[in-house]
Amino acid sequence: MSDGGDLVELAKRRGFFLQSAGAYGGVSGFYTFGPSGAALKQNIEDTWRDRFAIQEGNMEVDAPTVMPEPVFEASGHLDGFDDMLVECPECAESHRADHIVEDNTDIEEAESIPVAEVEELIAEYELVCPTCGTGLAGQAIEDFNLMFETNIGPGSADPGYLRPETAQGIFIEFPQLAEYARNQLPFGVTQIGRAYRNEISPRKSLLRVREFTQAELELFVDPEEDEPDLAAVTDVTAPFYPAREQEAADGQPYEATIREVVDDGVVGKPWIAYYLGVAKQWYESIGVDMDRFRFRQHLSGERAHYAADCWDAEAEVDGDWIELGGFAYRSDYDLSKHDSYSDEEFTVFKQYDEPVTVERATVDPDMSYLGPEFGGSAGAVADALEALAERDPDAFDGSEVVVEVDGESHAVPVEKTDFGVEEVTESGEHITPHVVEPSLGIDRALYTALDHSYREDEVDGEERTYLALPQEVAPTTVGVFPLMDRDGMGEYARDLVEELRAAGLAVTYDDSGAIGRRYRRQDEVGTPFCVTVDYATLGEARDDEGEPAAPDTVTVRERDTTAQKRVPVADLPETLRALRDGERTFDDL
RNA sequence: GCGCCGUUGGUCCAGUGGUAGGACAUUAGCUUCCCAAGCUAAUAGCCCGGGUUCAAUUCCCGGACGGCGCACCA
Repeated sequence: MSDGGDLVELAKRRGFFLQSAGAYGGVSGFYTFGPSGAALKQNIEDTWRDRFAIQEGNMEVDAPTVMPEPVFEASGHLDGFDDMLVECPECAESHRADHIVEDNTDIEEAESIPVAEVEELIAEYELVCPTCGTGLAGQAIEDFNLMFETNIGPGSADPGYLRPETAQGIFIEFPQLAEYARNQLPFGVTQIGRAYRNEISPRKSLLRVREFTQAELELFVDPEEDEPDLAAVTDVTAPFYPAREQEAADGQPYEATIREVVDDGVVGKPWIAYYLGVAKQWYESIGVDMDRFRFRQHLSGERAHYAADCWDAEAEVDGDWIELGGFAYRSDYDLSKHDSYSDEEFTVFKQYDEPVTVERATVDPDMSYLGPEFGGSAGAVADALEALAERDPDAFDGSEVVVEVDGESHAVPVEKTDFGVEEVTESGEHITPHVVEPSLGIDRALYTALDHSYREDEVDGEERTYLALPQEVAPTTVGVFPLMDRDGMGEYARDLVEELRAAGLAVTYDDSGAIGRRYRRQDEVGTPFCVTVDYATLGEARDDEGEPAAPDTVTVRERDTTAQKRVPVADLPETLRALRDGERTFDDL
């Protein structure tokens, strides 16, 4: 509800976030969370942890932010995160060189072609600038990788990268994590942590930055057997914007329940639907306005090739729809990649209900024959025989079997292969789990919650700005004020602060200026409740002359309505705790 | 990375070739006491580098940072 500028101004003035290193001119794309922002962020992370890790029975890990190069060779970030930019000598526009090649030749996947060759291709095909038509031959291609590079240890022999996403830290430890899960699927692993992308052009304050916090869940499932229990979210409604609606001329997002989108196949993967339901509830709980929220399905062109289905959570901020998080069914892509690139196996052993007995063809080639016969190729021939036996046992029916090694055919007498068929009992098989990945940006969620909480109203003819943050995530839960710091009210209030803090509440004390001013200060940082110690509090406490003392009371004021109620001091810690945790409402007092 | 515009106390702005003023905020005192009241005082600023000039916050060039547009966003 803010116009962006107002929110950024409030955020800086009230300590939510500010650009880092301002004393040194500032640096683009890096922000420091001030006291209010750090508390808010922590609270948001805590609710995410509770919902996505604790309540789901998932495990949380905390991996390094720096990883060695091979990790990103396997993950594809080293190539895939690489942009080849070529600048037009005439109009100075930068373009993706690989895209220009793909668009104008039959070549596909130009991204994986070395830069020098792409430069040659541009010259060879006489490719031109898409903007102004000037020839690009001879222009140097700038290789720009979005990952921050560093060196591990002295020298440059061991390059490392700041992780561009937290997920790889989970994937690469899969073998051990599976062990922790007793090799039982499904199991989920979460991580909240920083990730880094050396963006070409950071924009829009917190929404596009170079260092940010992600909260990710990698759920490992057996694609053939595991299904989510949708019961908990089946009636959750959310706005859905499927690909077919986006592509239709008059397509619109529409409201539906999780059950509906699963039943009619709009969300193809039940696991994805389940976490869309969970996420919707979570976003709502941290203050995202559901009237400016939707789940948008990726169009086929924008989906990664391995993703069977992918949805984004989006929110409308300053008139633009921004991505808050992605929900991707990544199949076995990540684990298979690490399985083949690393020395370890990224599989789990799945036991059959009943052991099965199968006939398996085996060979045990006579190397004393293969060696002299095939020389250096002997080993490869033996491997080829083994592969062939598995693939096509019938090939061993004759007296000779032919295998190809490096394009050359080699004939081997079957009698030298010790070909045989034996019965083997198998109790299970190694399977590569599929990955369901809800991946959320904490900073964007925080910014959106702030933006959607921003309110302006009038109280007694005076303008007021406040943040209607949910009490569960507000940086401070309670402001405690003496009506004035005099006649013992200040001491009473300060004692009360200690008591409330001991009860686990986030409390701030303020005795500066008029009472109304203090209320407004707390309004601006979204403090949901303010407690004021007044003369009545003391008067009741001091009731003497033999009269039984009435219980001390204070006023509790609600942020959004500015309404006040008197509450006995003795009940105050428990009352405020119940209000914060949503067990009671202010109206119930 | 390109183009346009911008950068003055904590915040929002005004202004000037001779180093600056307001509002709000903050602090102290007086006063008031349940919704940004009043009075007095205090704290606090010209993004950085180079150039022109006797003198630059002001003009010029470059840079950093910000906003918008383009490109980019695995």
